[in-house]
Amino acid sequence: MLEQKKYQPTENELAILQILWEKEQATVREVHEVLEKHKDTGYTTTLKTMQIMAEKGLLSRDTSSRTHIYEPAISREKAQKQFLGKMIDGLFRGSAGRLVMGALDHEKLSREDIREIREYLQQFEK
Amino acid sequence: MLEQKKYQPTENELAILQILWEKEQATVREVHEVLEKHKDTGYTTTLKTMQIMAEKGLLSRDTSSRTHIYEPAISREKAQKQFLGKMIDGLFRGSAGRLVMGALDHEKLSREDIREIREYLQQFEK
DNA sequence: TATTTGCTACGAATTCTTTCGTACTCAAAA
DNA sequence: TTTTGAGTACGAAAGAATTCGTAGCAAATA
Repeated sequence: MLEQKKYQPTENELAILQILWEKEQATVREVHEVLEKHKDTGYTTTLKTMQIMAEKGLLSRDTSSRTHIYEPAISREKAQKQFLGKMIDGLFRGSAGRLVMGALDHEKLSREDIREIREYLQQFEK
Repeated sequence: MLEQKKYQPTENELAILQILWEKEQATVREVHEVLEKHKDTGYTTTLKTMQIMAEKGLLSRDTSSRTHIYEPAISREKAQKQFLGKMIDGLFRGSAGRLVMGALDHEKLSREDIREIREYLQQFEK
């Protein structure tokens, strides 16, 4: 079973993955159009980045037609898990609980979130 | 009020901050000794990295004696907050709740953690 | 005093990411 | 058929992070 080198997406790459997770699949042009709303960057920059991401195995692409179609090669869930693991190890001294509580304190947590979380916690009740 | 350029610590820098948060303060030698247990790296590499971190404002140092003493210039809490914010924006589509639930699913979450979290949640009860 | 030891400083090489100019190709429009 | 438009490929430059060799300095030791 071929184990492939694990590449952590960089900040920029994450932004691109973001868009592709949303759209499921897209052309460079489509990705770029979303991207440039927030960031002043050239088309070929986006293109090159996506090509490199494909090399790294972060994206896969269909090159059968002239306009290549890209899609994410790693799931959002997997990326989330990687980042969570890294944060837990690195920043929260190995305690996922501390991370959760840190997140609970986070300003961006709404009342609605809290309700959902409490509900979600039910499933861990013995 | 002087606002200072915000530097996100890199992976390596985080490892060093890690050690300094733990020890409160330390010399390069001390940091390096911890570091090299997990990573094969030279002393001057650690030194240089810490010097650069001091330039960036991630560490502060006392150079009054021959052996410089370093300490973190940003709190663990602040670093945590930055990373959480970034993850929430970037990976969890703006929902802190989703992050929490992602973390709840995380393998590294113990039964003990769950209990603590539930307790912690109390404080958000209306 | 002379030597060794343990620091810091500095510069250069390397690697990774990001950026973009330019060339090339194909297909549709003129 | 010729031109133009929309793609991809590629190479190179610029930046940032990482690494380490070497020099220089001061203090402890022989």
